[in-house]
Amino acid sequence: MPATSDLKTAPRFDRTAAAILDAAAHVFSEHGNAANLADVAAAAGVSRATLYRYYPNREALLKALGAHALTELASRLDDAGLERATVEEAVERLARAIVAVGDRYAVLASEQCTPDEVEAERLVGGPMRAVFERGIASGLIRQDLTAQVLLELFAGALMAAIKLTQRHQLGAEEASAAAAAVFLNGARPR
Amino acid sequence: MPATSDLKTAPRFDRTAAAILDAAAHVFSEHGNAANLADVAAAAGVSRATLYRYYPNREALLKALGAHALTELASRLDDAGLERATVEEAVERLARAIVAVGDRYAVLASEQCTPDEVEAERLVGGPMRAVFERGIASGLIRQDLTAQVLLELFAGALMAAIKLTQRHQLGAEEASAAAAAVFLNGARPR
DNA sequence: GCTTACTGAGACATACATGTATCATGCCGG
DNA sequence: CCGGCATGATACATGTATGTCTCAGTAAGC
Repeated sequence: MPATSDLKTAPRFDRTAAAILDAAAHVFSEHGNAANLADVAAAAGVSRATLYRYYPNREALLKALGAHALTELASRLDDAGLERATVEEAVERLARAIVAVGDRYAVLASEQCTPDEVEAERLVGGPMRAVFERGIASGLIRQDLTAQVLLELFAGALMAAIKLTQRHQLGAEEASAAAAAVFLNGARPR
Repeated sequence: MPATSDLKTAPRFDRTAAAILDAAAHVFSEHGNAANLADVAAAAGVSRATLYRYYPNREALLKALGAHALTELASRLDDAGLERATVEEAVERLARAIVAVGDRYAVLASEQCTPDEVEAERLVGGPMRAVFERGIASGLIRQDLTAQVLLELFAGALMAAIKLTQRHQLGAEEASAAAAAVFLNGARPR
């Protein structure tokens, strides 16, 4: 078996697989989970048959998409150095990272098609919760609400920010800044 | 044609129609837009054929559901007397009303199946925007963000609050209070 | 009791997305 | 230049949801 037949390591494989994933992110974020794979294949510029050669079924595609999004988000969060920043700064970095990624992968959040619940919790939920818990412990964040509830409300604001960027009503930078600012300080003037 | 044949005004019609709408709200909020009408019919305690007699197709059912939700929400907002309350109080009443209704009709918000975009804007968007604009004009709400952006962020927090109630992690009252409190004052302690 | 009309059960046609299989084509490396 | 291999086009089988239709049962009203 020559090396060129090793599809999964050939550079062309990566290119096509990435194109399909990219198209999937685009199409799914537009039509939601109701999008059909024919549209994804068309958007990727490949035939439907080829799509199935790379991802044997819908679930595999969604899983790969989720894994890709999770990897990218985890990488950004890792780079963000959350634990070395102040809580305020960490919240702003969280907002930037999540809006930047979510802009393309919003489907995964709105649906419950998390690739790996445990992995997502470890890579994303953990660091986020850590920031909130640090803020609560230091008295910088209100103590009348649990970290979990605060996290959910923050996530909701971030989802709204992502929607604003998808509708081109705000840039990613402005949207994430707005969400972080309102979440931290509220709607009242400082 | 005797009066009893006038299906659309018979009391039984209303009862069955309401039961179907109620079941639809329940099933759709659980399975999202992917729910099938057979499940809705079963949940309503009627046969699939009967469901189609009342709502000739899926779109009609969704439209009726949206209209019902919109009517209920508009009624609550009307009762809330938003324009006579302070901005803070108005925001809290908005949160209560929307969480109470959205608890059952969250599908409509997450999907884009608004029954009548214009009507929804007039009955809900208008009053909400009015509250934010009043707050901005009176200096009670920050001026660095437009009323539209604030509205979206608030809506995002409310969606998160609705999810919390649906997962029974918080009661409707607590969830709406939390969303309103964080939105008004932010995550920092007062 | 009888008529009327609503209902449930089920068959049925249809549309569509999914997933599989086949075959000819065309490109790329050797 | 040639052989292999990925691709595209296409047909196919399948499952599922939608919407329609018919018919018998049944409950309510006269």
